[in-house]
Formats: sequence, structure tokens, C-alpha cells
Amino acid sequence: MSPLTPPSPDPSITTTRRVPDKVSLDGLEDRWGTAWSEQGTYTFDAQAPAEQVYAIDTPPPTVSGSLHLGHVFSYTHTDVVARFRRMRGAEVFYPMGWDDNGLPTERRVQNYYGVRCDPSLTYTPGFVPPHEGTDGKAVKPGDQVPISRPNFIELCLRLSGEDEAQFEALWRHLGLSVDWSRTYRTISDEARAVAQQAFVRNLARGEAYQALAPGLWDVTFQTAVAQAELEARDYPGAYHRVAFHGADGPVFIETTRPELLPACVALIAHPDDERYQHLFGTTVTSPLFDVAVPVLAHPAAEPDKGAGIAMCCTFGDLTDVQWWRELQLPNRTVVGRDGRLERSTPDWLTTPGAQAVYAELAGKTTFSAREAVVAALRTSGDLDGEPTPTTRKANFYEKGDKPLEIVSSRQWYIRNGGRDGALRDALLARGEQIAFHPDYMKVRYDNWVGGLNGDWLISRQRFFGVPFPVWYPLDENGEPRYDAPLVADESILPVDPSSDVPVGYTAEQRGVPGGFIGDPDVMDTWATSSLTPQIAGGWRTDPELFAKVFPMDLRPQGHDIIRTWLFSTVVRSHLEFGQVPWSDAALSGWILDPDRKKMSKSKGNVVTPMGLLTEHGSDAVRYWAASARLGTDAAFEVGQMKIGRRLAIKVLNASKFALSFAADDEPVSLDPAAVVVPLDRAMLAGLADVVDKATEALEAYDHTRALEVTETFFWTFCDDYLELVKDRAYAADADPAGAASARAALAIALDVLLRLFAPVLPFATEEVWSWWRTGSVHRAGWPTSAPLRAAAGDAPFAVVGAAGSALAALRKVKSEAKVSMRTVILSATLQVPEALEQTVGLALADVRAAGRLQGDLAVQVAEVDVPVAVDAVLEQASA
RNA sequence: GGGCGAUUGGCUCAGUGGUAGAGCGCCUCGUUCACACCGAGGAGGUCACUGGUUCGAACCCAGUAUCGCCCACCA
Repeated sequence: MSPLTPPSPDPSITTTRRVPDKVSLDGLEDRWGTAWSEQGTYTFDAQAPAEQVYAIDTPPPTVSGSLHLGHVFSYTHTDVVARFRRMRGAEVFYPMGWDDNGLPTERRVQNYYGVRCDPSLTYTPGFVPPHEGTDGKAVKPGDQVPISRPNFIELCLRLSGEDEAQFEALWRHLGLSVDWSRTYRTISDEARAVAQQAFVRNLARGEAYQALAPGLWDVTFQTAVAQAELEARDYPGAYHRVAFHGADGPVFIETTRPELLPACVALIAHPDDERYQHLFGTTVTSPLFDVAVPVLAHPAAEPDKGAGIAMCCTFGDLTDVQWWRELQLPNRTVVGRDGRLERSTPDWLTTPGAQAVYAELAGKTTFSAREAVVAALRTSGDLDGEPTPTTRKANFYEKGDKPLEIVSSRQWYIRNGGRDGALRDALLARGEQIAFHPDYMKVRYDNWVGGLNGDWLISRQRFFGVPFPVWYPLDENGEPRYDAPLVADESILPVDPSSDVPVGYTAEQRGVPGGFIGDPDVMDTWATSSLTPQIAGGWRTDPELFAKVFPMDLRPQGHDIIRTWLFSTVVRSHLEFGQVPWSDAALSGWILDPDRKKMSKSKGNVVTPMGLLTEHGSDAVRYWAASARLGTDAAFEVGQMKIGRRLAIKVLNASKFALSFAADDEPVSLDPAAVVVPLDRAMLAGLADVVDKATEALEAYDHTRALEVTETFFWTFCDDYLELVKDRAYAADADPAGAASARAALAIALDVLLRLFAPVLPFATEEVWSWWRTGSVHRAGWPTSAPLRAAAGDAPFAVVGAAGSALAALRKVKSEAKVSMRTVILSATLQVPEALEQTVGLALADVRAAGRLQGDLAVQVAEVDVPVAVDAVLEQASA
């Protein structure tokens, strides 16, 4: 991004005003939304040189219902940045994407239409879903009609398309300065092609691989789940003290999962644990099932947990997986992919008693099986005491509601440093190259990368997603040759291996021995969204564009998805391009409800974003959002929106006033040479400081600071400066130079203030701009301080403060006397601190006029060091 | 258990070494000559706590407490 030639107010620009008699915020969203769209105000110019481009990797919102307040909040932050950069002269690449390819979309379609996907069915042309709309509640799974995968995908596309149209309408109403001609869907052919191409290239370089291994599995969704999608939740359970049978008597273990007893492969204690030294190397038999298992030592066993000796099952938790792997234990899986115990009796249960007990468990859920095992243990006398209730932490899929099981399955992985120190270090180093805003968010990246315990699992056993562009040859027995995958060539992507045929085969060979089958899985949603820069930037289709926008400048996102979206994007970029995907990452906080809890969906639905925008106005809601700093969670506060609305209205009214002093057909002068009165020049000096501070803050992604300094100045401008100069500005006949000075200063200040407010209040500022300027304020340049300083000369801003204080003192006299502010003061003496004597003197005429002072105004240096005070004689007091 | 934030008037928050700030709310008053979706004035805080550094601490250091979040934690 290059520094731009800033616009200096051109003294020759004078325009005739068209100020409406009555100003209002109502309807500005529609009016200007339409105008911006028609005029292409935010269209990205692909011809712009690369150094001028500022590219934003916009988060594609998940299409699974409606946008909520948190979206409005964080997307406003991004839009403020986009508008600022655009005004600074950057050509802003600001696309919008829709993430519509994942599990949330599937679930919404199931609930909305009352269907479920059954891949074994064939396509039904013209299928009409049995149900439409949720009526606030979901169709129960039992009532869902099974339909084919193509039918299901058709419905996914239809519903997400409808949702996306609504999303876009909301974003336009909010005033996001997105280039709407650059919209993408993660389920589009192009996005699928990018995802498949990136995968194919990962595979060719050995960065993607397939493995058959135990992994976390959600029994509800029946899919594998990645580490990044885990959520630890409290889960009620109970310790069961269970006796294993050793040569020298019982060995007690404690377990919260007695139903896994038939899957036990060993008992394990810490090598240094004195209590179990004599048992290491011996064999014990399990209760109920009479399976002989070894007692082994492993340092991962914790002596103070439970009985200090653990029952290792395949697989109860990730520690079991570690033991199984490191101690080379057998695999005795009993829990299936549906979360139920295997129907057939496992072959390692050889005694009639064991088989009889298992027969009671077969096909049961883990929950029911647990009850059955506990009952059997009680009967056999192997349960010592009663179960002790406890709360334990269990891993859940973040979107699921049952604890994850661990099952063995064949899955695709991408290397992410979880098993490779060199890669991990390289990715940590990439983190150093990204400027996080706020910077302390970077530790979350470091924590996550440092704590990875495996590669990135990218395959999901779902339907609506990007399929893996891979087929497997079938051997003579019809078994897939997973070691010899047939990978689609980049040139033919996207492909769907369930309908497309690999090179060298015919469709008839699908599923027959000696033929082929397609990989049935789809990619995890993050595997696609980790490629948003590639998708939005035209990596495959428009290399020229891609070279201009990549690496991008900004990744805006929530701090809750640093470990997923941010990290996975860095991984893909590092592997494919050997660089970071963007220079800056802006992390927005969450919206909390007034109870300081994270806004829940149910509460969020009570106040819909569109309802808020309609009620308070988009500028008002944007003001609320822009008042919260990056990284900080903010309260949902209607009060803040009302303040924003008041500010927007004030901008309209103050602008109308500032433009009102000349006759209607008289042009407005922006000539700095006309500004000769010290008070006017002092005001511009103050404004110059504001411009510098606001610019510096926005450059540093601190939009709240920029807004604050601008707003503070603006209220002083309205309350003090405008009041002080209005009589002089009107009095063109009595004091032509003084009036011209005030009018030019007002116009120059207004011009600058509108630009400063434009990123936060795009509608009100554009409205005012249209009254007296040409073009859009959003394509006008960002103001710079140099011309203001030149116009201000050596006048100190303190003059405005001193005159303002003097005016406030006069007002206070009237306020305390409980009379109108228009009451005439017959004479007054100002008591001012010595330091202000000179500066107040420079604006005395304006102070007199604004204070309605008709007689003498004396200035004395106060004896005590106090703010400005006044002794005054009021008209009424003398009457 | 490790880490990161936060703690300032009733509320929401600014304020990184020099006599406590804003807005909202509250109180008093005013106003239709830009603005009632208004204006002016006012009251209100020992800056979570304890030590320390310093001429001087809301701010720097050490510790404590409470709250929130991130990571780890399934025997």
C-alpha cells in the first residue's frame, strides 16, 4: 500500500449549496445504498497497481440461519478499516464470501425441509420437500424424509442461496463498502476447484496423507472430528471401584466408564509407584469377562488419579491411544461408529460367562451398557462400594451434544506441525510475521501451535461439502487399494468422485472388482475456508489479480477462531506459497448481553440486526460497534446506539447551520486565505491535531481512538466554536472580513470533519457531502493536517478553549440565575488564570456576542489559580 | 494446572509518571432565530486490595482477591 497524495482543499472549489429545509436520517440507507451501487463507489479497480491495493480477507459468514449482532459488530470494524484505507487512496479489495458448504448448512436443511440424506437413494427429479420453514422448531430426526444425495445438495444450494440474499440485504443496509461483484460461495464450483487443487498439491508434496488410526469420533453426526473442533465440557459421571483378579488377590481400579470393561487391554501404573511394583509383569483377569490382561508401567499414569492404576481400554480416551501405541497393545474395540456396543460378541471373550454378559450389552448405547455392566458387577461382587458421583471434563464436538468416542478409521490429514518440530517452528515463525491487533492475541496462536498433538484431520464423513478428488482402484476381491489412490489432475477440477470417472476407467467399472470407487468423504469446512485468500483472489482463474492481492493486508475475524480459521489459513499459505497470507490480523471481540454473558442465540433472536438498524439507523449501530476496541468484548447497549444516532443527527444539523450563513445562491468558499481571525485559525489548529491523531490511530487499527478524538473535537466545535462565531458569520455587512473568515473556517472544518466521520457514519456524512460537494465523500481523500496548519498559522488552539471557558462562565451565571441563555448581560468581569489572559483577549469580541453582552467586558487575572470565573450584571437583575 | 485480559462515579468505558475524565442516567434550568432524536449548568469516584520504587503512582514493580477468556485436564 502506498502513501497517497492527499487531497488538499482546493481553494478554487466553490459549490452552490442545496441544503434541505428539514434534515433527517430516515431513508438514507436506501437512498445512498442505491446510489453507491449504481455509481460503483466501492468497485475494486483491478487495473490499479499492486502497491496501491489493500486487500481484505473477509470472513465468509456461515450460512445456517441468520446473522446476529456479533456479525454486525465485527463486520463494522472491518468496514471502518476499508473505508479509511480507500480514502487514503488505496484501491481496496473487499470481497464478501458465504460459507455454505458445511455441517451447519446440512443441519439447517434437515430442519427446514424435514429431510435427511441417504446416499444409497437415487436422484428424484422435481422432488418437493415435505415441509418448508422451521416455524421456530426443528423437524425431529424420526420424521425426516430420506432423500438422495443429489436431492439433498439441491436443497442445500436452494436454501443457502435464499439465506445469502438476505445476508447481502442486511450488509448493504448496514453500509458495508463491499464490492458486491466479488462475492463467493464456498460450495461453488470455483471454491471446490480451489479446495481440491490445493489438496492435490498438498498431496503431491507429501503434505497431505491418509492414515488408518484411532481418532475422535462424533456418534451423532457420525464423522471424525479435528482437534481444533473440540470443546471440553463438564459432564456428569461416577467413579466405579472395580476389582480385577490377580494371583495374590484383587487389584482395584477406578473407572468412569465401566462399559469399556470388555475393551480392556491392560492395567497401567506409574513406573515409580511403590504400590504396584510387585504387579508389573504379571497378568490379571478382568471381572465379568475373564480376559487376561498384563499389568504394565508407563510414565503417563498418574499415581494420584483414581486408584493410581488405570484400566487401559481401546479406546476410552487419548491417553489410552498413547498407551496402545507405545506399549503395542492389542485393539479390542467394542464401541462402534454409531456409539453403540458391537452387535456380535467379540472373539476375545471366550468363556460362556463372558459371552452371556456381553449378550446383554450388544447393540446398547454406551449409557445403557454402563448400567448393565454396573448391575452385573454388583451381582458378581466385583464392584467395591457404590459409584461415587463426579463431574469430569469430556471432549465434545463443538456442535455436538454427546461426548466423543474414539474409533479407528481411515482419514485424510494435512501436516500442521503437530507431529513435526521443524514445521511447528516454521509456523510459529510465521506467527511472528503477522501483526495481531490487539497484539496480545498472538499468544493464543502460539499456545495453540505449541500445543498441537497431531496433524490436521481434514476428512469428514458427510455429504454436503467438497469431495476429495480421489478414487481407489479395486482389487480382484473388490477391496479398495488405499495405497494406490487415483488423484484427479488439476486441469479437470472440480470433480465429484461419486459421479465422475477416473482416467483410464469407464463408468461401468465403478464398484466392481478390478474397477474403482470414489473416495466417499468430504473436506472439513476449515479445509475450504483456510483458502479464502485463494478463492477470493482468483488463485486458479486470475493469476494477474492474485498477484496483486496476495499476500493480503488484513484478516479480520473473531478471537475464538484463531486456532481454526487463522491458523489453518497460515498453514495452507505456508505450505503453498512459503509466506504469510496477510500482514495484519484484526481480532474482534464478542457481544455480551447486559448480564455479561455471551449473547445466546435465543437472546440474539429477540433483537434482530435488521430491527436494530431500522429502529436506530445504520450510522447509530455502526457508532456503537466502532466504539468498542478490537479484541474487547462489548456489551449490547442500546444507549450507545442512541448516542450514535444523536451524533449523526448533530452532524446533519451542524452542517446545515455551518452552510447557512451565505445566501442560497452564493457559493461556499473553502479558501484558507480568507481565514484571518485568531479564533478561526485557532480552531483549525486544533482540527489539524485531530487529523493527525485520528490518522495515526487508524493506521494502527485503533478505530475507537480515532472516533473519540474526532467526536470530542466535534462537540467542542458545535457547543463552543459555532456559538462563538455565529453572530460574526451572519454579520457580513458590519464586518465583511470577519464574516468571510468565519464562513471559510466553518466550511474547511466541515469538509475535514465529514471525511473524518465518513468511515463510521457513512450515511450521514454522504448526505451532507451531497448538499455542497460533488462525488462521494467515500472516494474523497482522507484529510491531512498540513493545509490546516498552514491556514492556522501560529494561532494556538488554546484560544478556542479559553473563549469556550469564558462563554461557559457566562452561561453558568445565567444558569444559576435560572434565566434564559438569551438574557442580555449588561457588564461583566472575567477572572482568568494568568496563562489564559492573552488567549481570551484574542476572542473577546466573539465571547461578547455569544454571551449577549452589551456593556463592558473586563478581563482580570484571577488571584487564585481557578478556571475562568465571572462577575456579571444581568439585564433582569438590574431591571 | 499453565497462560492472557479485566477491575476507575449508578451504568458503559477513556485515561501508561505530574492537582481524577467522557457519555448515559440523575438534579436544576432554559429553548421553537441549526438541532426536543434539543441546549446550558450541576451533583457524584480514597481509580479492587496489600506492599514497594519515585519528589510525585490510576499508570511502573511484587503479591493478593474477584471476574472473563484461551490452553491443558476423560483412570
